[in-house]
Amino acid sequence: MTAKFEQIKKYILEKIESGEWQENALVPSENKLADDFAVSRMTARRAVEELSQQGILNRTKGSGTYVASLKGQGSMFEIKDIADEITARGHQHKATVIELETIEAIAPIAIALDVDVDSEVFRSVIVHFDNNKAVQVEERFINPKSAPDYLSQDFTETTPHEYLSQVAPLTEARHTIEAVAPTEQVCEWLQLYNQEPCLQLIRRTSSKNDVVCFARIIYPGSSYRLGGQLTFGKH
Amino acid sequence: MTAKFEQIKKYILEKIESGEWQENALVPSENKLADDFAVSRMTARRAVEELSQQGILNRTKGSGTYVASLKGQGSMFEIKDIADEITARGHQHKATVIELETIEAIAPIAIALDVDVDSEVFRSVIVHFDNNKAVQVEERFINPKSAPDYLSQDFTETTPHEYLSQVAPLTEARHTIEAVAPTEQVCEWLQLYNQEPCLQLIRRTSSKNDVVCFARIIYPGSSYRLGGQLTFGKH
DNA sequence: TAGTGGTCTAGACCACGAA
DNA sequence: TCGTGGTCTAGACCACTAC
Repeated sequence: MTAKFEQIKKYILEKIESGEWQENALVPSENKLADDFAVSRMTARRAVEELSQQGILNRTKGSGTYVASLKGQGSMFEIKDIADEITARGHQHKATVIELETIEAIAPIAIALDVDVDSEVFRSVIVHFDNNKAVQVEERFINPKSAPDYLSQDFTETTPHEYLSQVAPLTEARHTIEAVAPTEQVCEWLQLYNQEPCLQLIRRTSSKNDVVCFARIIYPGSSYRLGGQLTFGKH
Repeated sequence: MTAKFEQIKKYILEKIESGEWQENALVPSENKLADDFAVSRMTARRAVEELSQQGILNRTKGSGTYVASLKGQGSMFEIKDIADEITARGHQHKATVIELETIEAIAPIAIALDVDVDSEVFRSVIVHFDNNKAVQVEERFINPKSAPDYLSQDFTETTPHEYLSQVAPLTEARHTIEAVAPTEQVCEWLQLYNQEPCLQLIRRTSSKNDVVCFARIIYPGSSYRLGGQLTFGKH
């Protein structure tokens, strides 16, 4: 039994993903949604409000609620699934698996994953496409202890993020972001013909006390932005 | 007249900032807060819920609400002062003011600042040095309404961030991060001799309902990283 | 003026945690 | 068992927008 406001959120997201509600489309008012779903206005409101705070909808007092423009804006706070992000934009997602193997951890990988040097860890390299345009390459090193069946997954159907969320619910991540020049290999993976700058995101995720994954995620600078809304902490 | 739930949020944040409520401290229950502030439980709940979604509080059903660990509010969330960051590393900070002027807002600037096109806004360009190495150039466009005395500040002594925090306490920011190739002007400002990729951060900050500042902040990719710790949302 | 979102109330039932 | 957070209701008043 999912909550009613979750059902309404799902309904709205499906409309957006299917393309039925395009960018700037008018979303039904709170009262309309409350009627349609036979819930109180407060419940309908919660669904719309949460999507608004996630940046998926824009609301204007006195006017209405509209579908926000989602062009290439990845969320910085919530770790979203790349496939979800692309389909939420109404685009088609495709993934190709470049590597999926077992390797012996060299020192920096072993340290990052908190395992012994030369012990076996899993490695995957996957390229993600948005409407057949390469928008991300992710190289992951996986702690086998946390995800023993990693190698037998079909990552053209399920993203690593989705799979890992199931087997090892993620609780924490450390990130660094920097601008880098793409290596030759990255150019090949992302089908870059000019050496445009890329955004490199290093992510180390933990579940409880175990390090699950150490990932290097590269976006071509021209086609991708990370964005989000932050509120200020104290000082 | 600020909303009641905002007052409760402010109360809780002050308790945490002052150190009265440390990490893992138990926050009053929704019912207690509702009583204390003479509001309904739904209103008290909203305050606690929003802080929880910002990662400042953790909630456990049946148990209570607790102050989250503050380490997580890494530099990507909390907008830190560049001078503080550099001195915290034990290095010496220096700033040079390249531009400090009044300009007429062209359309994109006017829209970003929510002012009329061709109205006067302030502009500053400042380069920050870490031990005499240029590590950041920040170009800011300021809404004069929010910071009328901006032009008379000495930004070699005080950073714009520090000044703006005083005159217009920041409440919210929208960011995008992308990798870009530096323009010729940026190369000159940052003393870059090769065209290394740069991290460009676009930041739009608001105080209450006014847009205060629209900033473009550029870091040379080789010398700077943005980092932070994130916790995962649901999905 | 009619409709919208923003805020708020005073109740309610439930599942869960701790004692 | 009692208090907690999670969800939900059926109203209400206001400020704002669009017509």
